[in-house]
Amino acid sequence: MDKQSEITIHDIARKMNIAASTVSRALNNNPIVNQETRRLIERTAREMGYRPNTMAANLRTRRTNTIGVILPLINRYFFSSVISGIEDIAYKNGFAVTISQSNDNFEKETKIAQNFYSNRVDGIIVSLGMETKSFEHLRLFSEKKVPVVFFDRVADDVSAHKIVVDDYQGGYRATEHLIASGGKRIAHIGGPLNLNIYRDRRDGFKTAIHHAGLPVDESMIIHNSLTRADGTNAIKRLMANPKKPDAIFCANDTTALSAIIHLREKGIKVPNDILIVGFSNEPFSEVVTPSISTIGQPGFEMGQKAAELLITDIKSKNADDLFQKLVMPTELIIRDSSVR
Amino acid sequence: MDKQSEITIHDIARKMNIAASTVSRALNNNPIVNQETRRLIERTAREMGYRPNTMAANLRTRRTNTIGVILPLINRYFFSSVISGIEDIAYKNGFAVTISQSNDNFEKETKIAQNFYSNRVDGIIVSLGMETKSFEHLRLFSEKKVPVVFFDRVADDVSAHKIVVDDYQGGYRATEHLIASGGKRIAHIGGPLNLNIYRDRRDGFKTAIHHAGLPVDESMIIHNSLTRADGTNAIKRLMANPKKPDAIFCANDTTALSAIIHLREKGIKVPNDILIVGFSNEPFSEVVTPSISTIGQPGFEMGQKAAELLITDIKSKNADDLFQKLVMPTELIIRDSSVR
DNA sequence: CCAGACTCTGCAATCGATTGCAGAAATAAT
DNA sequence: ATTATTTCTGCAATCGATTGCAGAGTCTGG
Repeated sequence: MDKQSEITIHDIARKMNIAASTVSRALNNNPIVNQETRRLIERTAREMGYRPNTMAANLRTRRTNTIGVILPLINRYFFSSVISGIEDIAYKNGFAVTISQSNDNFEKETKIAQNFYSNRVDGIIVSLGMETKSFEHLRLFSEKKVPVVFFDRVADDVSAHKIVVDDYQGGYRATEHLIASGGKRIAHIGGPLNLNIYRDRRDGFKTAIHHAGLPVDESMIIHNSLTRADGTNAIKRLMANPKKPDAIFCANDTTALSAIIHLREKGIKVPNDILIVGFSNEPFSEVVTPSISTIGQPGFEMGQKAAELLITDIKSKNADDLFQKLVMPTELIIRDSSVR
Repeated sequence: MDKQSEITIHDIARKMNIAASTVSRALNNNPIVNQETRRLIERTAREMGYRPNTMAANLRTRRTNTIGVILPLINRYFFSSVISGIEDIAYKNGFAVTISQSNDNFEKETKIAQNFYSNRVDGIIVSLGMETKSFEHLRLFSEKKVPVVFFDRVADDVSAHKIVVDDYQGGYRATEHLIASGGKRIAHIGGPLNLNIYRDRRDGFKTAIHHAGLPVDESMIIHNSLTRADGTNAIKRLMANPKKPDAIFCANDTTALSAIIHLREKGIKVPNDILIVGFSNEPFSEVVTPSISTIGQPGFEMGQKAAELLITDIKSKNADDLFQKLVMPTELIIRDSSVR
């Protein structure tokens, strides 16, 4: 019951007095084996409690039917939506999905990549960590022609498919909206500039201010890691400025929340005294008081697109065709924090 | 560059005029090979861009150093905390973690289990889906002596390690607190009764009411799937009751939120008119207005414990020892929604 | 009745790494 | 100098499934 426990196609073959190859083909629904034979094999396999050993099959076929996903954190709503989108498409196409989170740690991201490669996943979908500035750990895949799709936090100088939202447009529209709501002196709490998404959001922000004929005050722009604590520090610094802001565009909802809570404690009213817009449409932003205006990103759809592109690449042999860059639209969601 | 791309220990061996077995041993830090030889092999391997093929190794060793995690949803704060705890311990012990979400769908849960088994994960950590009433799909593992650890939503009649929080105590203390805050007619929005956690929370609720000498009114107890929409329906039904409740114990924060939002729309004040306590301490419950009193669960620690138990079992051969049931304490977090 | 076409099944090599065992080489002991 | 011991290496089988190729068996048409 211990050596026995692993039942192989050979055991089935022996019991039925046929060849293992026939068993293998029958179990894979290869139409070349006789209907009758297959039915018999299937029944015997079931009776014997046969369970295929994917590793053996994968080793032989050099395919794992698995796609690896590397992302910073799974407990952000945006990211878990993307995962759901990926899984949706993957399962429909017979692929399994393995998820690992880097916690925005470069070393861990590297380890995960190596692990995925050693496990010979058929392709990977990646969103980079905040610390990531080099892409050696991913070059491995492109060298060996393993398809890679980036989403959201992408590496500009790596050639691969990319799925992004129009962060520039998002930043622009958020700021434009703040101006339309009466903002004159608008601050920005942004993320690390090595990540394109935060550069783009800031650029959209600056351009919108520029277009409105307002001055861009660099002392009103702060970049950090966008945690809850970072947000609190940032809002404190902004409010310590001799010329206080009357509106803030935050590069994520977490820092928007930090700002709201800090201002509430100080007795400063949002939106009456200060207007605020966040980014990402985290679930909490809808239920906070005041509810947070924000920029929505189609996470689920992005995941679907990423998986579709990846699977297409996996299936087509001549992979190094053209690389697509899909830019998905953002949505300005106006709630209470930005309208007087 | 295409056939070449897969470099094996045999390629290294050939190049160095030694045997593949020596290469294998060197790369695994087997002290039996000469220091000098090993250093040389390591260098050559690096130069040739060798990448181990885990599948081949796993096939041979019959171990994958991978643990599978099955849970309903990853975008609940509690679950993603558990995942982080699992990963923490797993990585420290050289295990990889594969996560799959069942979306509370029994069929998908079954597929995931089979997939994990076919991939020969070394052990699994499971929290059951809402629909799950049979455990055939998991019996596979116990039969083949693959360690299984349940957490949170556990199967009572499967013998395995279990990590749970004291849901009974949580329900009791939440209710006790509502009574202490002045609740006299206390309702309960609970989850599906096939899951032990929801039975326990309800039992704690009932007992607390009983101990306080209050009557238990079954029309004040509603069970559903605890989604946002379910919560809204439930609160509507409760408020349609001729004798309205003056306090509600919700089995999760999501339905507590539904209740708060619905009541706010109806102009009913929380906590002044109705007291509310939730369960799980989702991040949003702290930032909603009013902030939601709730029961905290030590998710990260539960994940750590689960991984520790699992890994111990994986490492020890004689697995069918005793099964532990770890009951972790809950924490009553008092916020605004339950104190007048 | 036979050549040719068609169906199905089996043989054996293969994927890439691991490991028990045997034996070569170097060293120590007698 | 010979034997015993220690230290490394190499041979070859193995893990479990897949698949190109060969060939057995059946069927069809002439």
